[in-house]
Amino acid sequence: MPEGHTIHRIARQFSANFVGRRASVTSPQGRFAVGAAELDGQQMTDARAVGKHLLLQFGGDWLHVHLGIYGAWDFSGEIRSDASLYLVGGKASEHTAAGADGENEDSLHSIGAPRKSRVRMGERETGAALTTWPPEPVGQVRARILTETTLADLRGPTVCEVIDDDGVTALIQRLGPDPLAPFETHAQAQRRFVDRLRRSRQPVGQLLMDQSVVAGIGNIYRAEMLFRARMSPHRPGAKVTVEEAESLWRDWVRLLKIGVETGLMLTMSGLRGKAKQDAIDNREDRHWVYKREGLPCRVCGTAVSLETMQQRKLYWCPSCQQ
DNA sequence: CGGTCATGCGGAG
DNA sequence: TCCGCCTGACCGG
Repeated sequence: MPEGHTIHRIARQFSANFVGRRASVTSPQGRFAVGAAELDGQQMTDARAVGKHLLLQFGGDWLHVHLGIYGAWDFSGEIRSDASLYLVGGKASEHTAAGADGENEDSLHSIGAPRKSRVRMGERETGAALTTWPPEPVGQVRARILTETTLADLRGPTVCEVIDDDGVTALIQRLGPDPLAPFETHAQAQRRFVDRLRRSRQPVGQLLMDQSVVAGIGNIYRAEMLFRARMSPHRPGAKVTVEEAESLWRDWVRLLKIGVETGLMLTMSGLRGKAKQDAIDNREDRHWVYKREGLPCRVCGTAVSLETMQQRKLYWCPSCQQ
């Protein structure tokens, strides 16, 4: 159940451990047998994330994967997965050191030499010692990508298909800006988001979840961003000022960066000491409003509201967010 | 151990 | 507007 930060982490895993290598591609489960055969034996030439979409290039073919609500990748073998892999920009944010061992606690702390390891990404990242190589598929493995030393198993995706360059172009075209996708300048991306948001009369809570407005935000980041902005999810996009919209964009850039670097959706930045550690250790201490319905708002004490918007749960503080 | 629910989408109708 | 996906965390008995 990943939001955009997870897909960027997965893309970085592929970049570090699969790109430039010839791969065997199969579908142990069988449902992707035809597509797998098209890719089998080719070299992986690129790996990138756009919003919640993963794109793995094999020459002129692209493997397009969307994890949906419970898809996940299992990585195993000689996987390099140290914190530096996830640095956005070159300089670690203040959150990296403290948060880097959150969900991927047993995955490889081997900063330096690669070692046998197993990393789960998507739901969470865990590790376990390997005994045989390659390991038997566990459960329904839709796609298996195997190099001489590394393995990635895909399970439960919503989308797993082979597309061509035109398909990639079409996909990118229907998606809103992603701060970490290099298809436009930062200024262009921000302008695209601001214009699209303010041109709509739909509620901003709905617009932030709309992947054609901004790619990568999901239900948790949506709720948390609106609280951080003290903005009601029901405010029409057209009633959001330019300054407010730009501020929302900048906040998303910041949260996404923290998410990629730490693997955690740390939305209460600025915490120190015990509160900060609690946010890293326990999900229930991690958010302002998400999954806190009925509990007192951390700022004003008003009970956090829960309602349904577009079939998704929306959490917000009716007092703080206007 | 069974039931519920979830960080989400595509497609049927 | 609802269903499928068919995993895995969590919770109550």
